[in-house]
Amino acid sequence: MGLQTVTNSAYRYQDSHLEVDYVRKQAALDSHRLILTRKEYELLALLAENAGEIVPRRILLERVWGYTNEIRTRTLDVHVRRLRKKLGSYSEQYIETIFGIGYRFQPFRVSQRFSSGMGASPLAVGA
Amino acid sequence: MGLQTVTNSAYRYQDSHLEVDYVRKQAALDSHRLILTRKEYELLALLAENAGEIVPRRILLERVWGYTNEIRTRTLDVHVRRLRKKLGSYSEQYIETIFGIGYRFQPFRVSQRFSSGMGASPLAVGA
DNA sequence: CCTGTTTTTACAAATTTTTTACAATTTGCC
DNA sequence: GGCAAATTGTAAAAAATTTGTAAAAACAGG
Repeated sequence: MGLQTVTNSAYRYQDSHLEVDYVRKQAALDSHRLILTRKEYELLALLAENAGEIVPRRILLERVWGYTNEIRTRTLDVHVRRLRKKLGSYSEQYIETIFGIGYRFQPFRVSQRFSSGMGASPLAVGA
Repeated sequence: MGLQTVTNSAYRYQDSHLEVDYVRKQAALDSHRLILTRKEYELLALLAENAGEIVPRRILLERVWGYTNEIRTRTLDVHVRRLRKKLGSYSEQYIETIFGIGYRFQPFRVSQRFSSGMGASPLAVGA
């Protein structure tokens, strides 16, 4: 059924609070420009491009840092922390930790109780 | 550029209540996401991939835990228990104990017949 | 050099996994 | 059926792993 092409033709991510402009490489929170460092922006952009999807640590380390091999470093966590800080009160909503795997960016207001992209066919509502 | 998110029916198990996405490594019960730890997911995935088939303990311990030799451990049972708990009221239906051999995952509401030999491919119920 | 950014360090906290120690169940055999 | 041996179920504790955090050190570009 649903083979879906990822939104790499999109020039930006946008929801009711956050906007990420992949062309200008800028982000804005509630219409205010977010001052992000380069790495912070790249991290946010990669996560937002894959909104709703888990992005494994090794992918993040590969794409943002260029670390090919598994390197023991805490720099990803540190950057996630600073990014969350700049996302303020929405941070917990936006950047989810998937223990043992990586992180997942969730668009605002999407309930986590329901899978945001799993089922091609909605089946069996309730038991 | 996004991550690969092709979703084929070959890459998932699905019945009227449970869905296991082998690509995203996620599962959902009645359309809401199951929060599984890595080992719990791997165990469920391996069982579901062999739906209707008995999977011996030693195979589970080998494939999920990497235990090659026969090791005396209760960790498999503990994981099965936690997985059953998360499957809620369907757990007894889904994960069957085959005494002295292993476990068998059964698709929902499929009456217990002798599956003819090689039916290792996951079959969706209904539709 | 400055200055802002990034990485490392060194723990703390959180989460998952395994072990332990029994309880309960199943099976084979008489 | 009744018993013993083997197997599985379970709760709780211990161990291992992973992530969070603050602060300092290293780095890079003007």
